[in-house]
Amino acid sequence: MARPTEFDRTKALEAAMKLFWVRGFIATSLPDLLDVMGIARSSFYASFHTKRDLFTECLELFGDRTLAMINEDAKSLHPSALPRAFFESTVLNVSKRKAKQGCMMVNAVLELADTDPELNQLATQKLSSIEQAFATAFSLAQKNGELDTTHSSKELASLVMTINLGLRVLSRQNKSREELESIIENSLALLGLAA
Amino acid sequence: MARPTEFDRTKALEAAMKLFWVRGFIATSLPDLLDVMGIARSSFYASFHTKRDLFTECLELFGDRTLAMINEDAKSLHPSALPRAFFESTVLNVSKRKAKQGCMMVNAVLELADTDPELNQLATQKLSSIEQAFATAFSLAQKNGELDTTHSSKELASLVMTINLGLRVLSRQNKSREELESIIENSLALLGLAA
DNA sequence: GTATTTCTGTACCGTTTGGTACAGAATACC
DNA sequence: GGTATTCTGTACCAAACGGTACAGAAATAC
Repeated sequence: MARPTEFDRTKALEAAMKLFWVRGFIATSLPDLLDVMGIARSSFYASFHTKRDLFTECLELFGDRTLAMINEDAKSLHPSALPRAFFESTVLNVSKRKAKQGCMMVNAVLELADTDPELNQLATQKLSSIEQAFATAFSLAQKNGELDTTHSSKELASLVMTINLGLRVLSRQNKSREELESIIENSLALLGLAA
Repeated sequence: MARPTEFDRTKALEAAMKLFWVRGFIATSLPDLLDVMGIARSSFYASFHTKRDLFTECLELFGDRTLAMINEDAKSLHPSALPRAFFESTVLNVSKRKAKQGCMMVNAVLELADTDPELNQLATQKLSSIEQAFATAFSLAQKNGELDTTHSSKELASLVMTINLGLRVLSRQNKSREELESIIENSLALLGLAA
């Protein structure tokens, strides 16, 4: 045992995630990261290895956290209410600044599709797990006769995910809350998932 | 008069657009551009000024071309068939490599939301003009009683655009043609725009 | 053929990039 | 208190970045 680490690794990771989230992988420089993380260069490499490794860790954190949110909602809400709850807590009920950040996974998919297939795949996989969570909930509700079976649970989930992706792009343009809300309402109505 | 320019400006611009399209703004370096454009550094700056200016020009070219495609389709197709035609020619009936590129405007919106508000706005504006083209077509059809009026033409257009944005994100993940096709079919059916 | 003009190729610029080396500070063990 | 260990801060690295300067090549005008 010797000199203990002075910074809080979790806090530093969180700060890095926020910056990557808003600015993307390439556009975020190491000095930028060190600044928001509040640590020195050598501490950075000792704890997080490389910029890319850190990004991976941030992406996983973001994905896991998003999935956890849905799973938490699923405990108390009816499956058919899950999409609306998700849209509300990720798109509607957030500050304008935060809304503009969009979804880190979606941002990563687009940014890294051509330059880093591995990170692209990681983001894709995390998004899939979210879609899967919706599908599972829908499937359960359909078995219980609580949800219309016109569309299969998989189809329904993939439509919800498509809308979600679209909304995340709209968020990164300066679309107003009203416009997003209208799209959400209309989409859910069409999908038979309105309140 | 003196020595004439050796390269074809339009061809060079096109080549640059293709590279920006697939790789994004920041990740595309000047040497990369010079390489695909087939011109030297000084010729580049003489003709295109800066990397950012070139990107602007490419973005406008891409947007105008996309809009022209819709307007062309609008001449021969029923308004309600426009979205399907658009999805087919941009997402479905293209090579796998091209599909993975997504839409340059969508890519630009996401990549530059935080780092370059001006370019973000340009891409946003180009996307809006496309949405507007859909809205105009829908509005006309509704006036002629050829299209259901449950949703206003604006609402319909914004839903189509949301689906489009979602599809473009899905394209940049390695989603299969079948999966995209299924989403398109289901979406159009829900919107009352099926064939 | 000569002068003039405009293009092209390359060397060069300062800055920034991600990553490393290493000296020195701080703590735990004994 | 001495020693071992692990942290932090900074100087440094080569490479790549976007952009500029300038010499020389090429074509027209006369």
